[in-house]
Amino acid sequence: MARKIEREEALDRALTLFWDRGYRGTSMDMLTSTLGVEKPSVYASFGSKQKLYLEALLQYRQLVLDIVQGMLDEAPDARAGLDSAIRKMMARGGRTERKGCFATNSALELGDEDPEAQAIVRDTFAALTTVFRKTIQRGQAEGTVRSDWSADVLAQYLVNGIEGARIMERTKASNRAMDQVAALTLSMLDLPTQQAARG
Amino acid sequence: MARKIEREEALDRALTLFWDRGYRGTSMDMLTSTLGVEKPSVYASFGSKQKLYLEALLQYRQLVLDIVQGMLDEAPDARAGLDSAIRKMMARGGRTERKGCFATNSALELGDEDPEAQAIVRDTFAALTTVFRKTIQRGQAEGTVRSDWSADVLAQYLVNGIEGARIMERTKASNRAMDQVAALTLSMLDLPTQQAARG
DNA sequence: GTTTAGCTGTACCGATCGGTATAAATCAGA
DNA sequence: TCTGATTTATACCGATCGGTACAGCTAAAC
Repeated sequence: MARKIEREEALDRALTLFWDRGYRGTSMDMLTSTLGVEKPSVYASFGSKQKLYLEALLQYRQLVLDIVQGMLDEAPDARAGLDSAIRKMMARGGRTERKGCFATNSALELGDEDPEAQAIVRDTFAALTTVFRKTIQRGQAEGTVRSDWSADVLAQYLVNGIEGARIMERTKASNRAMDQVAALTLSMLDLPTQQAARG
Repeated sequence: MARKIEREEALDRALTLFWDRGYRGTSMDMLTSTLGVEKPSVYASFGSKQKLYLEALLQYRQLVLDIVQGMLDEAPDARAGLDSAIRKMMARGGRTERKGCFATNSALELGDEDPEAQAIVRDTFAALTTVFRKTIQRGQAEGTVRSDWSADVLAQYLVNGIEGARIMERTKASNRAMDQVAALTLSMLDLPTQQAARG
């Protein structure tokens, strides 16, 4: 556990475990057997179960932001990037088949009981919203995204839809239905060629 | 604890506690002090902590369906009913200021570990979707809801948006932003007076 | 007043929780 | 090969978990 590479590996495994089973649902015994090291080493490296959890949460934040940013960057234009990013996150749940969104799970399980965790979660959502907002602004400048709603609200709307989809994913909603919901959500970005007045 | 009225009262208080703190976050000691009775009485009335939780989950299911059905019924037409129901659920979180959606919390906390709870959650979402679907079908017949997407998909989309909003509620998203997201979500039902072709 | 049936509350059960003291083992340097 | 320092693993800590045995109290029956 001394070398840094092993620490990274252990952190990644801890993230997977916390992601699947939650904070309270993951015991130190599970962690040690999954990490392949004994408890004293874990405590020497991470300090406590809670600190390990917070580190995993930060790791997740970075992971999600990197993935989304990557999908947005490699698309030919802003709108195509939004399409692929949203479709992937809503219909497939990120890139792996893990359970829901770790930040969401954390927010729901710990609530107000762990202010540090809640701060990281809130920051994760804020950063995600910011990434989308900037891309939406590009799309609005390109003319591929509607401009009659602010990029702020549209970005919040997208994050809202993603988080809802992550919930439905855990309740085993059908994939076909979720694909269509994703398409519907994305169509919200369409230009209002001639839209009825909204109340 | 013998009379039925006391059982109902205790069940309601248990629901509140589980709702706030989750299954694992609620100990039997908390339950007994909140319910005002001692442990043997709780076990005599409900059997176990898990059974009490399942009963609370069923109670919640009934509560939500009654509230939504009520809002839909007392509106002048289908579209107005959908507007008020969605707006209330997305912007205010039901009727009280409790934390998130109990069914969602349950799905995320317990996951696959409690099949019975998961079945109730899935059934709750299915019932909610059905209520919306029927109302959307009425709206489509009335001509107040778009008909180029199936009522099935639109209903699933609404539930998706509601659940997302319940998450954002727990991460302390701003109320103004959530109001606008709700308005945006509702505008999805608008008639496509002249909509651009969707890919 | 005495007895008896039923309920309430206390006190306790084994298991498991997160965390740590301590002993065994490993390995570098000479 | 011997020594000494650091990492490893075992064994244990008090606290708390869900659940229950049992004693003590209440109250109706006679």
